[in-house]
Amino acid sequence: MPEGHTIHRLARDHRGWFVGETVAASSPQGRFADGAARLDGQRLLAVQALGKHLLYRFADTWLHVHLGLFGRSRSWKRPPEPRPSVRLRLASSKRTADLIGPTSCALWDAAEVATLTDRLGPDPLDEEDHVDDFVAALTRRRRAIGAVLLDQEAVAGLGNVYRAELLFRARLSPHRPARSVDDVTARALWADARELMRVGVRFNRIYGRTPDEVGRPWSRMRKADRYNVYKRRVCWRCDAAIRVEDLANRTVYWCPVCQA
DNA sequence: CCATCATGGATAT
DNA sequence: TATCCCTGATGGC
Repeated sequence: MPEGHTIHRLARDHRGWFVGETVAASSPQGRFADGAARLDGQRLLAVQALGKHLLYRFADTWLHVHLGLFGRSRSWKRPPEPRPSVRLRLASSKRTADLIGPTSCALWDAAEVATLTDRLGPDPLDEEDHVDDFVAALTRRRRAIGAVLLDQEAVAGLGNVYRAELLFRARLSPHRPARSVDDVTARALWADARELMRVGVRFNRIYGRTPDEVGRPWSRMRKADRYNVYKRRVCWRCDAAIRVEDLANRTVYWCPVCQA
């Protein structure tokens, strides 16, 4: 679930349900008991997504959340009893949301937030278009582009699925050195990431192919049609066997013919 | 019941 | 590059 689109969607939803509200906070699991106690009864001022990071701003502190690989958030109008694994339950008069299995759930001060902001690369889901920063980040790195796209200091918010799908769509081998990608291709890759990830936010789900390409509207696309290469065995375009390899500690999928 | 795996990332070596 | 952490779903006994 959690690539950047998930986090931005979560930010949007939680903004609507919790910002401006006095929230009840608790930690059924107990591991965030002190933090929850400090947030309990405070008014939430803002929610912001930065790449895969989520920041909740309160009057005198920030709540930082990172879902990592396993983390999830669920919410209800009328919540059930929390499961024992719930790290943090936030509730307003409108909604209750549970946070489960996050890599990070911590109270941060402004300096820690600034450190994060400085470290992260441009986020395709940022409303402002930072295409030049993206191109500069690629130009600066000699590592494989498949590794660079997962480096949050180069681009913030892409994960393993978007890496595979975007590279296929750009017809780039994941092994191409990042700085060998020409300017036109790099800009197109960035624009594609922005468009595709916005769709991801809209449907809360990753689409690697568009209605144009599949011949069905977004919501009626079959599961098997949603990806080009991620976890696929054969390339739909050329019938070649999809390569499955390790790159930057994650499994990358790519078509050796289409992405020569 | 247990092993394995997953859309992530920090840290050690 | 390897190891560890966090949780839940799945599939093989």
